[in-house]
Amino acid sequence: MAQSAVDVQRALGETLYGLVVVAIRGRSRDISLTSASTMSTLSRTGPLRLTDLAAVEGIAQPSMTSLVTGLERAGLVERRPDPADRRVVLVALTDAGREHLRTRRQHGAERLAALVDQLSEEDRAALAAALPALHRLHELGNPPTREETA
Amino acid sequence: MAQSAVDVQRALGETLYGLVVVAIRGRSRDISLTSASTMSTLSRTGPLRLTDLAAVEGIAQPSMTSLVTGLERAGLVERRPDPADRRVVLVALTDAGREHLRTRRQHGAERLAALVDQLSEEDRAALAAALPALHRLHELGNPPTREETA
DNA sequence: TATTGTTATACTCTATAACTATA
DNA sequence: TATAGTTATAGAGTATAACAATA
Repeated sequence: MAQSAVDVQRALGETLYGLVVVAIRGRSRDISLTSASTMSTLSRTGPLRLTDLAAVEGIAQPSMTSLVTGLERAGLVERRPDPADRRVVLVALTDAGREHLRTRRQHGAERLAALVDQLSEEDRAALAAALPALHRLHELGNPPTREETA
Repeated sequence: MAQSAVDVQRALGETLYGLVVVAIRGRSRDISLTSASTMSTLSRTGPLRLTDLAAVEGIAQPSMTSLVTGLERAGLVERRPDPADRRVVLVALTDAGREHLRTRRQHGAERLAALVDQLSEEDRAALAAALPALHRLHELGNPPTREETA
């Protein structure tokens, strides 16, 4: 029982890393992972400047320009002017984008759920018990965008 | 408390999906995710044919040729002939590859560990308890290579 | 003939540098 | 001058098709 916090963390890191690969391997290829993540961010935060979006997603500004152009062509996001600063482009999710995101999440969740379904009752219970902790872990790594950039 | 199994699985799927994105976003960029996964596979299974490796990693055979060429140039894997079939190339991890993998895993684990460290004692305990279940979940999605392909 | 791997070629995603418009 | 975004160009990673060597 005296498993150290460091051991737990190391093991968690390796296990989650493995799950990452599993999740990526089976993902749908309609749009890129970063595109999906970008839409997910917009869904959490509401419309964001292109520059902020690039920073949040960890890609260069020109890369975000092209990513947004692609999503815009697909009707999933839209560019809006910022009345307060005419240099700025605000990127917003469209209704179609929200719907797409919902469907995609559902598929991703279902794939993992299918795996969870193969676990023992006991394992499922342990995961259920850890769900709040996993959720908080996710929030820590994916903090809501702050408005101080304005 | 009467949360249904389906709800738990859905929530788990969504949370894990989110963690996946977090983990990918912060990853080191020295080699690609697939390269790292390939080395991880080799570390689990020992030397594999290029074709099998491509199948396990879910990429096309020519893609694996180029990936292996890159890893070989970096000294992380080596090509070996198969005495039993001269068409075959066996791909094996080098000592440098094993060391690289170890370091990379450590960094990945440390990043997540830093997040885990910010959780409450209670949350960490829940994660520790769920670790075996998470590990089995990983194994379900990432089954060891079978030898029936020979 | 079928299988294993490589080479040729093209597309997507991302990067950096140079540029335009606005503050 | 500095900032927001776009355009131009290049590199990595992957795909499919055509090829060479071996079974």
